[in-house]
Amino acid sequence: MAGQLRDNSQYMTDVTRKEEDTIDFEIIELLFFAYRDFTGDPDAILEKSGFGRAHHRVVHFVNREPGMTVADLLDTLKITKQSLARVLKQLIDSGYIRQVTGPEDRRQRMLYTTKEGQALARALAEPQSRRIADALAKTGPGAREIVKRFLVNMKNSAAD
Amino acid sequence: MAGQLRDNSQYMTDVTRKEEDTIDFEIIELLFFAYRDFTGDPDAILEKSGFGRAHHRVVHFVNREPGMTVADLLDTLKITKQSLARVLKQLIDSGYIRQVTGPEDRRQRMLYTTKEGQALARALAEPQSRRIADALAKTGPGAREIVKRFLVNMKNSAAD
DNA sequence: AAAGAAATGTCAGCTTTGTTGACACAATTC
DNA sequence: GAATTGTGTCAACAAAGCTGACATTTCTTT
Repeated sequence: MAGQLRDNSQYMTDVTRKEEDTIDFEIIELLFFAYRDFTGDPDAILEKSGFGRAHHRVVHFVNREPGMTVADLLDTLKITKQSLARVLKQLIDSGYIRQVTGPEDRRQRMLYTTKEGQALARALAEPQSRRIADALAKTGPGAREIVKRFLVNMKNSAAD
Repeated sequence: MAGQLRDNSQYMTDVTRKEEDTIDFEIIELLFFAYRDFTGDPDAILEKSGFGRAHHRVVHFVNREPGMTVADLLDTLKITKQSLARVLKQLIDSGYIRQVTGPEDRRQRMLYTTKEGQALARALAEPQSRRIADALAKTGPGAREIVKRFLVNMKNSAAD
């Protein structure tokens, strides 16, 4: 029962019972547990390479959108450039990401994964992808489309 | 287009295309964006009370399972007791959570939210719950059951 | 051409939230 | 009585976020 919640209905006060009617605690918690375990998947690999979850996100998105600029990345991750600079520099120095001066706008730095970066991104994504595939298979046919639409609806719309 | 990804198919190398076949990058990213924006909802309230997301999680789970012990909470959150001690102490000192010596095992500390704690937990959960309800409504009838099963399947099973 | 704005990099310092290791104390169990 | 368990606490450290300030290069606007 580690990491789960017990049935606690016998403890419920009237206030709690009323909240239960209007607030979707169940999905809120399931999201927490699902995401916690989902992000835990790549930890073993990250530890070996000496990187953290911040590095994971950077390698992932640069690998997914080759040629994206620093500004693009900041916008995707929603962190400050000082925060990004730290992990990005480490990834460049370690040879997982390289920068190319923008061909039109020479102020920009287009980001690309190296061969090593691609391998790392793939290795990190693999256990997560397997977890998703297993979960979708267990949930039943048609689950992927529903889940995908739900997740799209959960995130903020384009005009952030 | 802030925080989103462009169509980058024209940049794809053969390696990337092969990965696309076997790795579910799409759901991986949607989970990231959905969870990022979902956890951003309570930020305004947290800033006002001077608490962080760690406090949020503690108040939430204690409110959901009144009488849970410190060990239960550690098991749920999967953090160390030293890390928990910091935020728990602040929540107790601020009057949002109170401790009661265990009736059977007097070493245990049963945790309860105060009236203020319940109000805080509810206020924090409200925008998240609204986001979920809206997303489910847009996704269509029957979405809740599918999403719920998917999330249950995504988390690690009971024997962590 | 000069002035301004934009994209990026960097320095310095701070905060939150996680970690390890060590130790203390009271209460329970063997 | 000894060992174990549940909890608290001290100290130090690490990851990853933040703000503010300032420099450089390059583009855009006037």
